[in-house]
Amino acid sequence: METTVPGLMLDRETKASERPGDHKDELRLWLRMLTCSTLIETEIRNRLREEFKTTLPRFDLMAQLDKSSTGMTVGEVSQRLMVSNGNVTAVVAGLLADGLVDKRAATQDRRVQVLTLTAQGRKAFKAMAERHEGWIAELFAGLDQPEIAQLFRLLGQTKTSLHRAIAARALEAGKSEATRNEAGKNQADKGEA
Amino acid sequence: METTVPGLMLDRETKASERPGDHKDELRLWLRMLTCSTLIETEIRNRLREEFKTTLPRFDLMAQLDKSSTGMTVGEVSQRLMVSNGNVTAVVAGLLADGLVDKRAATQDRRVQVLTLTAQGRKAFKAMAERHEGWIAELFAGLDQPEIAQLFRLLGQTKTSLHRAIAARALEAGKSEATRNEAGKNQADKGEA
DNA sequence: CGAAATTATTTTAGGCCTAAAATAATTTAG
DNA sequence: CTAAATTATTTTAGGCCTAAAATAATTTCG
Repeated sequence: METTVPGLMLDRETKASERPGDHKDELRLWLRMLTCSTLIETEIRNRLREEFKTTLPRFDLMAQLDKSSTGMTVGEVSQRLMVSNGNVTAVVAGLLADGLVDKRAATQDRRVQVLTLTAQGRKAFKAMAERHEGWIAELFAGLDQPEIAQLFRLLGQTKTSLHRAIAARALEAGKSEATRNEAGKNQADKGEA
Repeated sequence: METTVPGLMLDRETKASERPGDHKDELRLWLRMLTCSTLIETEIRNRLREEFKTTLPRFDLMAQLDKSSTGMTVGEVSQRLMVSNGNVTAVVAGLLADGLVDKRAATQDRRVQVLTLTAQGRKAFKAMAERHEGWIAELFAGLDQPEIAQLFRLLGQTKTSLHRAIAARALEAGKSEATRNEAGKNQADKGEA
């Protein structure tokens, strides 16, 4: 993509992001994004624990189920949450024990386990979701509406860039079909299309 | 903080981000940011494992030590990485076993453990860091320089907003000094000021 | 049909991570 | 000086998470 021509250094100085071996800007960008994500995630985790005695993985899982009236399979949930099937199995076990989720084999295909929120689960989630939405708004209160829109747009482009780079990597390096299938499994996202 | 006055609904409509109960934009923004972070983190994790047989927590810890010529204490590392002391202890144990890190009690204050990279650790980190920087650049290749700069700026504002909201929360709810000290411990960031 | 391949989930082994309690060393106050 | 408080780290108990192997059900195909 970048054809590095040493003789054109002065020209290249104008394109900061394409200096031969220097990608510090991207690295700083990534570290800053990671800092933001971590701060938000830690704060939400703390508040869920303090106010609702629950955890973020449980909340995220319930959020997925809440959006589906007909229930979701273990595999669908694991794709949406970008976690492994085994992890969904484990988190669901806790929610089952607490009576928040129901699990039953699908009638047509008994390999498939269909997960739904129980009435209790729906009620509990509704209360948490309301608070959660408020917390997020609070955390982003320092940004005005145009800034939020702009940030949303730029992160959209980032997402596109990431998917392309990750797909390219999966093709290159001559991965076997089996390996490629495995690697491609968890590429969905947490809540958006 | 927001005194919601039902009678002023029409007025409030002009400030899109402050509509009484609607903070969907912020929520969508957060979910998109989380998706980006997760995609990057998962990809970096996979590449570190495939190419260097190591993990992201180990890489992050070594990155901190590499930036310090005189070594860092367990507490300093845990603050920078935003993880608990106990976690640093555990990750360091693995690095010690592999001969990548050295740990010794400070001479003046024997409570303090000073961590440094060994020669082997520095060499191993150098090789990984070079690749890592390239991976990040690759992942952000779909953004041009102005977009990167703009995104960096907006995330800076986000960080400021987060710190303010988190600090406000810590004050409110009349936390005891002990609790506040605990909560305030891990508020640094991974690599930037 | 029935064996082989595929698909969905669970289990296993092991690393990461936290909060809280425990340990150990230093500092502070009386 | 010395007991109490503070500080730095480690340990403990338990949840999250993954990759890989195992299990179980379905589909494909000869």
